[in-house]
This record gives sequence, structure tokens and C-alpha cells, in this order.
Amino acid sequence: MSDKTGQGARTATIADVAARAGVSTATVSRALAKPDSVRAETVALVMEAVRACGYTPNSSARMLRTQRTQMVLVVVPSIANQMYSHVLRGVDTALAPAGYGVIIGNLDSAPGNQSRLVELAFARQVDAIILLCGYIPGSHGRTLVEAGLPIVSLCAPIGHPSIPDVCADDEAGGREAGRFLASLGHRRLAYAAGPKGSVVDTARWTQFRAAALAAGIADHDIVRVEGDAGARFSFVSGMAAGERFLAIPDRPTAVFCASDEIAMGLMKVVRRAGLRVPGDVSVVGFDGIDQVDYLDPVLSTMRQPRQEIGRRGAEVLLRMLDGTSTPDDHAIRLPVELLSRESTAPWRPAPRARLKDVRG
Amino acid sequence: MSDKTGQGARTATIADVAARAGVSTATVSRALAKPDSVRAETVALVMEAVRACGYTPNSSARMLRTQRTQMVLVVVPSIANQMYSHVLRGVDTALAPAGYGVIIGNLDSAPGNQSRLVELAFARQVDAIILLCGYIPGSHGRTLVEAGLPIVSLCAPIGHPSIPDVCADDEAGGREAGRFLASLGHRRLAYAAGPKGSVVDTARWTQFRAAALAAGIADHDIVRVEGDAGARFSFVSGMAAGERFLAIPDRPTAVFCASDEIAMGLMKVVRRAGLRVPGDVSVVGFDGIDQVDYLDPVLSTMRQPRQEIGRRGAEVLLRMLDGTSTPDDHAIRLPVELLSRESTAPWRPAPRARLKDVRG
DNA sequence: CTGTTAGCGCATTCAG
DNA sequence: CTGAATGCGCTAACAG
Repeated sequence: MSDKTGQGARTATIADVAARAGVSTATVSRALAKPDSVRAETVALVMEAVRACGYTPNSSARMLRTQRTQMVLVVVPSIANQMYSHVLRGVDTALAPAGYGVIIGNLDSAPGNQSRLVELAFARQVDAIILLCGYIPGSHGRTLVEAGLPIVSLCAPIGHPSIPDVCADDEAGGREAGRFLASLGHRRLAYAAGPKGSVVDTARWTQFRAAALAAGIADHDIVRVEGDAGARFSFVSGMAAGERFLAIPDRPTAVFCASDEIAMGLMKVVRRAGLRVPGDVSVVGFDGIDQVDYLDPVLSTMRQPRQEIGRRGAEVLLRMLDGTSTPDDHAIRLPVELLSRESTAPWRPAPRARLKDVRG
Repeated sequence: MSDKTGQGARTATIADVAARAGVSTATVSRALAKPDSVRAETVALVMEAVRACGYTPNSSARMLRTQRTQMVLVVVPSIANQMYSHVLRGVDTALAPAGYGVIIGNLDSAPGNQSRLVELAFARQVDAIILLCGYIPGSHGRTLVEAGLPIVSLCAPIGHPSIPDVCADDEAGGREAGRFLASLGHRRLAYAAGPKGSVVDTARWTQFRAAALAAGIADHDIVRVEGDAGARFSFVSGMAAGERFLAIPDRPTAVFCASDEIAMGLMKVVRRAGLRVPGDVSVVGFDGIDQVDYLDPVLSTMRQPRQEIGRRGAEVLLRMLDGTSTPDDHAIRLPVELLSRESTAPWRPAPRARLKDVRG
């Protein structure tokens, strides 16, 4: 009976516990699952044996038997993105109490990753899927939906009839941003764009522009500045947008950015070029990630309820899993909140008035 | 044969494929696992049937049969922390090609979470464990190690004989920071601390102090400023440290912070109090997270190879899993790099003297 | 209330 | 090279 070399000892099985308690394996299983259906003394007996053996039911066996894994796949474009990591936290917060774990499918850590995700779903290694990527991953002609698992999409409406989505109200966010900057007296506006063609980007841009037009700003005074599409909503994309912004002939006095990171990248570039924020240009971000509270000036932004998006999304999913989903769940829009802070200021009609500008 | 109500159709099993291909299930299994051991024509036959059925092996069944899950549990203190999310990315990058997936155990999303992690390990739902938390989770008198799975600790040496660790060289980081600030002429230094008693905090602080002493700075001129222990290395902790820093009678002219977030929190507070960075106080962070590149001034910091820590850690783990681990793997220290940027400046002996300060 | 029986879907012996 | 048989560890019928 010497211990095996290397790896730890064999784990106790339900049979070991049954033998020790002097009952059948079925009774052990029941005593653990629904103690009410077993005589109290027997339960005690079993529990004692369980403790003695250090027994924990093997999850692979249980999964195979019950056909449920109690796991959810969360597909995230980039785990390092603050926005997503907070949503993820909300998801986990809601899923854990319901007994579900999270398997992450990080799209940026392996390029051709999508096939791994599809495999996971078809192999029935998860019971359901949460998409944060705004599209339906697929590979080899199969898509995630075809696996037939419940799916919800967070942060971006995905436009599939069987996939409910919960996201922030991007339209309202764009609109509010437009109104806000116009109300500060700015007459020429820019939008530092996110990935062109993404639903989220389109929603923010379209409504921003509409609101600006409605406020009497001329069409040609509303400029869309592209970033780096490959860099999505990141700092890098913001820097690219910043360069393009600087090159605009009759430069706008305020910029609405598709994300906070874009705003940070853009601010870096324009400030390096000598412009001051908000003195020369007002900047509004989108997302409300923590770090912008620590910038100088503190960034004005449209705050999304990041964690709540995750929580609500997970709740919808849980309802799909237990069959209690209602039509109300299909498209949930959570309100955004304008945080007006230090990076935005009213427009000063005449720059020359600042004769004695120290920085000159 | 009407399709079942609700949920999707039943997934094909290996038996379906075997029937369709006119071979046994064993042959299907072999054709998929080691095609070389099967006649080429048979393989083709099987593959065709696999395609036709849309067959993907059920992972629960495979796990049960092989006693391996191809999953790794990664325990992370806070998923929203930039430092950890980049390490996580490195982990995933190395694990995915080896066929391993990642289950995240996020400690901050559910308070009494630890028991879930322990269950996961004892239930053999994962093959191995990566700890980013710096300690060994446990509950009900059982700890994660007792599950007998391979474990590695990243970012913090955990001091357990069977747990290799790979982390940045915190000692060197603290030392370099101390030398650097002393070399800039600062004679009174502060350390904005991380969670008291944590190995990482101790390493950075101890060596920082030692280096300062070695540079001829008096013991009482090296002040340790506590943050908010509960807030660990976060912004919030940095703000608390900032308040305490401001209250120091003969205030130091340079601060070394236990993390970049702490530095950001501290800078916010001291600047709000009217101090300028680096004019009145130099600040050095630790970690090198992306966002500090976009601060104004750009933060000087000790960059840790975040993603590499994750990658190397995962590689060590993979070696433990296939039994090829060597003693070299036991404690890997990765170099940190001092990034001297805009938040640090030489000390000006007498503020008044700045009249003719050459640099000014 | 409890024991017996029968798979869940797969990989792997062992024969042929 | 292939097929038949076995069991991974557990839960859910079904009897008793």
C-alpha cells in the first residue's frame, strides 16, 4: 500500500463512501442531493463517511450523467479591456450563486481561436454562452448558434432572433453627447470613431450627428475622424484619431470619442501638439472606466453601467436555462449617464482675447 | 420523430457516426485520435460520416474516460485589475495551443468564493491550478494543495515547496526605484504601500529602503505611507496614501508607489492639494500598465513583463503536467525595467533658487 | 425510505 | 488493422 509515485493519491469515489457508511451508492447520492428524502440518521451516517473520506463528487461523471456542465462560455474580444473585465465581473457575480462557473474565450490571445470556441459549444462543455464580441463566432462552416445552446449578447445588439441582448443605450449616449457639446456653445464638432461598421460605433455616431444637426450645427461642421480600426476602441486607435484630428483645416473645438481609451489616446496626441484640454478643445469619452477619474483634467464621459450589464445579462441567461424567460428579456437597454467633468468647457468665441497667455 | 419541443436537436454521438460509416465505435475513436493506426480508406470513410453528422466528441464523456479535463483553474484576486488581466492573457496564450482552456476563479465577485474554488479542484474539474493571489485558498479545513493537482503561483512567491512560482523581481524593482530617486538628488523619500504584510509589498519596500539607506539617506527620511489595505493595490488605496502623505510634517520630495494605480490615486490627491508633479514631488509607480502612458505627465514606473509572467508560468505548469518539469522551474524571476519619464525630476534644493534654475 | 439496475458517451483493453 | 466488450463515477428509474 505504498503511495503512488509522484502525483497525489486516488480521490475517494462514491463507492468508497457507500462502503464506509454501510449503505448503497444511490443512498449516498441522495443524501447529498436531497437529504429530505433520506432518513436523518442515514444522512448523518453518510455525512460522516463523506468527511472521513474527504469525498467530493467527480464533476466529469456528474456532467456526463446529468448532461449539464454548470459552466458558461463567455466570449470576450480582449480580456485586458477595462470595459469588458467589469462586465465579466458582473456576469460572474450573478452566475456564481446559481452554481455556474465561467470559462473564458479570449479572442485576442490566439488568432484563429474561434474554432476552439465552436468546439467547446458542440462538445457540450458548457451549458450556455455569453457573447461580448458583438458577432457570432464560427469556423469550418459551423457557427456557435448551431450548437443549440442558449446565448445572450452583451454590450452589442447582435440582431439574431434567438439571441437576446442587453446593452447600454448607445443611441441615447450619442445623442446626449451631441446635445451637451452643442449646449456648451461649440459649433464645430468631431467624433473620434470606433471600429467602422460596428453596431455600437454606428449607434453612437449616428445619434451624435443627429443631435448636433438638431442643435443647428451645420452638416459640414460635424466631422467623423477615423481611428485605427484594427485597434478597435483602444488607446492606439485614439492616437491615430488624434493625428487626423490635428490635420483638420478648420479644427473643431470639441470631440466626442467612441470610448474612454480613444479619448485618452487622442488627448495625448493633441496635448503633445500644444493644445490644451479643455482650453482649446473639449473632450468627452464613453464608458466611464475607473481610470479616467484619475486623469488631469478628469475626463467627461458617458458612463455605462458595466457591471450591471453583466449581471442583467447573466440573469436573462439563467432564465433561458430554466425556461422562465419572457419576451421582456429580449432586448434590454440600460441607461447611460453623462458625467460632466473637467475635460469639457464652454466655447470661448475669441481666442485672441487671451493676449497674455503665458504658454504663448 | 417530431423534433423535441424547445431546445435544439440531440447531438450526434460516436455511435451515430459509427453506424453511418459502417464501422465500430472503436474505429471511429481511433480514426479521430490516431489516424495512423487506421487504414487510410477507413479514416476517409469515418471523416465523411463525422462531417455528415456534424459530430464533435462529447467532452464530459471524454473527461470521465480519460480522467483529464484539459482545463486549468486560474485564481485571480480581481479580474478588473489591469495587471492581472494581462497576466491572464499571457496564460491563455500559452495554454490554448496545448489544448487547455481556462476557468477563472475571480475572488472579488463573490465574497465566500473560496469554497467554490476548492470544490472545483477536489471535483477534478480542472487538471491544474494557477494562483495569482499570492496565497493558497482554502475552506472547511481543506486547501487547494490537498487536491493534489499541479499548482504554480504567479506574481507572488507563495513559499510552498511543491508550488513553483514565476514573478517579477520585486526586490530589484524596489532597489532600483530607491537608487533612482536618490540619484535625482532627493533626500527625503516616501513609499506608498500596498497591502501590508503581502510578500510583494514587503519585497518592494524592504529593498527600496535598503537602497535609499545605502545612498546615504537617513533612516527617518524614508517614510512608509500606508494606503487602504482592503483596497490592495488600487486607486482607492493610492488616494488614502495621498492623504497621509500630505499630512507628513517635513514632506518627502519623492514617492515610490507599490503600484501604478496607487500612484494615480496618490497623484490625484496631492495635485488637488496644489502640489505639482514632478515640480514639487516626483512619483514613481510599479507595474507599467498601459494607461500610465497616457497620463500627463507620463508616469515613471517599474515595468513588469506582465504577459510574459503569464506565459512562462503556463509553460512551467505544462511541464509539470507532462512530467518534464525541472528544478530550474521552481523559482523564476523575470527582470523589471525602470521607465524614467515625466513624473520624476531632479530635486531643486531651494525652491526660491529657481529664479535662475538653468533647467527652468 | 433504501437497494438494485442501467446507462450517460467515450477510449481502451483484448481478441481476432 | 478492426470489432466486441468493459468501465470511468455518477444519478435516476424502478422495485422492494
